[in-house]
Amino acid sequence: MSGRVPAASGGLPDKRRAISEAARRVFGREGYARASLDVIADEARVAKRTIYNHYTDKEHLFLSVAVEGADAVTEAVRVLMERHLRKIVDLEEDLTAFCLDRARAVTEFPEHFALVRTIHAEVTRLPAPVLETWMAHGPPSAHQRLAPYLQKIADRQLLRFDDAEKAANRLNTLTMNDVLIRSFYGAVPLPESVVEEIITEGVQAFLRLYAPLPDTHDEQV
Amino acid sequence: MSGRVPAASGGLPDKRRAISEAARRVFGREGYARASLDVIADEARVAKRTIYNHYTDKEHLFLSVAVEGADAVTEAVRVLMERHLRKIVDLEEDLTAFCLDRARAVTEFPEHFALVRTIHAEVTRLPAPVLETWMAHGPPSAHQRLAPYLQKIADRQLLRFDDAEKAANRLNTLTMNDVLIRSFYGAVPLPESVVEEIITEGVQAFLRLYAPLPDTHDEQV
DNA sequence: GTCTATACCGAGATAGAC
DNA sequence: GTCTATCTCGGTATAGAC
Repeated sequence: MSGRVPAASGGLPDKRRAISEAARRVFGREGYARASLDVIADEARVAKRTIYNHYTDKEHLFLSVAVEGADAVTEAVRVLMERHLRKIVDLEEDLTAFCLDRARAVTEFPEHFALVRTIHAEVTRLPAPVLETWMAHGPPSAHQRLAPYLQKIADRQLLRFDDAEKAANRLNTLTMNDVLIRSFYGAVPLPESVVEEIITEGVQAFLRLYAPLPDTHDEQV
Repeated sequence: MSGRVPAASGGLPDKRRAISEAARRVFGREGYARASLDVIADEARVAKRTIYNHYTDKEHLFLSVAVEGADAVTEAVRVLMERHLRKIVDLEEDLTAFCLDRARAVTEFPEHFALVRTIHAEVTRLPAPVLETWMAHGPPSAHQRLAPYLQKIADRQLLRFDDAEKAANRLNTLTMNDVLIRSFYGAVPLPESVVEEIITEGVQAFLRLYAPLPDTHDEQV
């Protein structure tokens, strides 16, 4: 049983949000085992009792925060895809801008990626359904959502591939994943210039692999 | 300071090894904060006091085990590189075999990668010099050591690139890193068939990017 | 002198009672 | 919101045994 919302009438969801945000910060900063509910209550400016009022125990609190975080990042990525990949004017430029924004999130939202690292650390101890939920809501699903955009681009002959999902995974691999691994998922932030280099060169490699005309002027469409 | 070897008399420090191995298992299984010295002592079949005889405290024990593990994996990778990349007979075959062996290590040495995940979880809390030590001894250094092999292959006109280190990173990105990320660093092992698919296709992509003559009449920039 | 075994201390944690 | 019961952990101390 998950945390219950206190009351539909006058119950303030403010407290719940405060707890959720504080929990995300503390879990990300300290890791699961080290994080104490006292500190979370303190940072949320809430009595510890109130936490137990909304979440049954520490584990439920963590899992709830984890799924919320996954949803948030998935939504953020969706917005980025809409902004950069819906209308393509210059494929290389648009892909680069998209991947760059996506990669910059690693350094711009350190508390979120700290939570992601904490989740990774707990993956083997997570209940199976929760893990599946996280994988369905989190980064892996964000990866999948890229495929339709690439497919549309391919429909306009700007890219060529057999399998849109594999192409999407390739793009992620060549850009985002490289940033993630080299920065230890944001734990050791990379200089902006390095991120730019990784992304631009990654996109170039992606286009060499998947652009219909590898080299010269792309005058089609 | 670090743990000291008990006696120089020549007797094998079996106790120390037992502690080290048990610590690696427990730290990998439980994470740093959850791992208790009582359990480590128990699994090592050693009195808890003996641990403090070899290592000053929990933190030193963890760091020592981490560096040992990093060295072990670096050495294992070095052996793989010597086996597969010293003499090239068929570039695609040899690269594929190398990357496959490398990737299989993820599923074949689960306890080691569990420790790697624990290290990742602690990265932000690690003292800077220790982090640098781990990066110098661990996977990042293994990546770097790939570059000279690729350079030799390029010297024989089997590959073409400007920067051997970047090419090495590309190969890692297209193969190993993909496996690592999708398996959560081994926490959720991938089926062997999936690993094979990732590796073979990754190597193919690498060769499309860096082989002087792809397969057909194609001229590169 | 090292290892074993056990008991012990203080700090800090969860969870719940008041 | 405070207060407390109970637990676990890191680390130490104190025994004796090889």
